[in-house]
Amino acid sequence: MREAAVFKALGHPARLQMVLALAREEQCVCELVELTGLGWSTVSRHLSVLKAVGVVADDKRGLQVFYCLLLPCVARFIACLNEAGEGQDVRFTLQATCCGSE
Amino acid sequence: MREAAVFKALGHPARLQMVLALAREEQCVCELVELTGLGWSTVSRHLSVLKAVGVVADDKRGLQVFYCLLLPCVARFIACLNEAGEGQDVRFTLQATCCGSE
DNA sequence: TTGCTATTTCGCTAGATTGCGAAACAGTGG
DNA sequence: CCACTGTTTCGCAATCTAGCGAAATAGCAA
Repeated sequence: MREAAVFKALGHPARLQMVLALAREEQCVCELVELTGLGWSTVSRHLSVLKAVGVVADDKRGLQVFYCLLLPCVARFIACLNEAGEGQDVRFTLQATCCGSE
Repeated sequence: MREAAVFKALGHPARLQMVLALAREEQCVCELVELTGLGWSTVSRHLSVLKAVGVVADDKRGLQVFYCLLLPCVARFIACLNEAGEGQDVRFTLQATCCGSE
């Protein structure tokens, strides 16, 4: 189930932080190391996880490697997610039958 | 980071499968047990994970407990994700600077 | 070639997650 | 009250994950 793998890849604070930075603009590994405060090897592994599921792509230029986001809908989904989080008591009704009042 | 926790919760095949079923209509635990083929205790734990991050809500009616989806954007995000998956070579350009040609 | 910088891969340990079955709990009916 | 059904919580073993530092790799420059 590829979809679950994508969610799983995004389901780590450091990886999500990197993805959000990439949603603004591409970043080289060194910038992501600084952003997250993690070690090089750790950041590199996180990036390989994101790359394996097709969330990011890499682009080597000279000594540096730049990563960019392949999945622009991530930012949109997070926005939706936060809206849902604010209206705590809101009950979305996808179907008329979805959980009655509480 | 709440967003990462939501992704993490969705990042398990069985949980995502349940969420997709809930996107169609509410389900009682017994239906989800049958759907996933997992044990009752396991399904119950998965549901509590989803509930803890606000992805689903539960509704007790008599002996049964029905779960429903609180996050309708999940289905939309997955659709976007699959579109991205089909066009393998597509490079989305959020910013003009995002990874040049390869 | 040698050396230097940027990045990845490897090997490890600590901690989290998943699955199960047993037991506990809750609501209904006799 | 007791029994019964649906669900959750608990405790355990197996597996997976995250972090690190050391070592390997890649590209550039002298």
